[in-house]
Amino acid sequence: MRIGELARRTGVSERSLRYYEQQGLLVSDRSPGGQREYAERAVDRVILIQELFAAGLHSKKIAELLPCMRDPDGGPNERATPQLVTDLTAERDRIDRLIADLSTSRAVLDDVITTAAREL
Amino acid sequence: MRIGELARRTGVSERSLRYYEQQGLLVSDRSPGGQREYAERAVDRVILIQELFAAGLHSKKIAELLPCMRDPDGGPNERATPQLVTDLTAERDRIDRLIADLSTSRAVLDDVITTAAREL
DNA sequence: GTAAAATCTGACATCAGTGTCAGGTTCAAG
DNA sequence: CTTGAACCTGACACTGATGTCAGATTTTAC
Repeated sequence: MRIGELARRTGVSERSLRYYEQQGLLVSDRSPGGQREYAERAVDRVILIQELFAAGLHSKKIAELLPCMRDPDGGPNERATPQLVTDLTAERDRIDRLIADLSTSRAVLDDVITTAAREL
Repeated sequence: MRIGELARRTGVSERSLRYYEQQGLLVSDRSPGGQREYAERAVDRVILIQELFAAGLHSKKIAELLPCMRDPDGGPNERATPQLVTDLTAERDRIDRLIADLSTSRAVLDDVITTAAREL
């Protein structure tokens, strides 16, 4: 599929898809004329990238992480370096703390919302 | 307490504390010489502000939200406007989706970490 | 072949919280 | 009074993913 369809199917802008490629997060074949052609699995890949971005990882870290993921269809995957494992562990801990913070904030918001609803 | 102590006790930079005040999130008395003097409760307030920032709320929204919180010591609190309730509900939903995304990302990281550990 | 739609590259703008620096003032201790 | 630490305001820089625009090229439909 071409970039427009991938953008539509993932909800990610074409601009961002090109940026992902530039950062080494996403690969594409090129048509004879130079236009990007994506495999079907690019959809899941883009969604995953978005989730990792949402989790606060930077593109460089994602670029290191992706090749080390277990591939469901058994593609050749790289081995995570000790440094990467250290980094990812720190990220995981940060995410755990973030989830805790988010739960607190959610409760605060919920309380204000509920209180306001009660006062109607 | 003065700004240095508040910064130390909350882990938030003095720069940020002044910024919070400028955005109407934090109040302070001033010494005769013009230096900020904070009440004890400022500590909790700052921590809460940080959590709300971490949850992705912008300062303007936090400034509207804070006066509508239920005050544990029964201070006079404002009533949330219908518009604010709508906004906060959207934020709450966004936070819920974010937590779900974070859990996915956490699992991905954990898988890479665990796989790497198994391969040692 | 021609027109319209889609894509290309490259460049610049944006957001909002935070870092940092400069130059001046206030506070606390000797 | 003096000295050094703490604080003040104001200004500028940064980050990094994304928006947006311009001008050129490719693809698709008729």
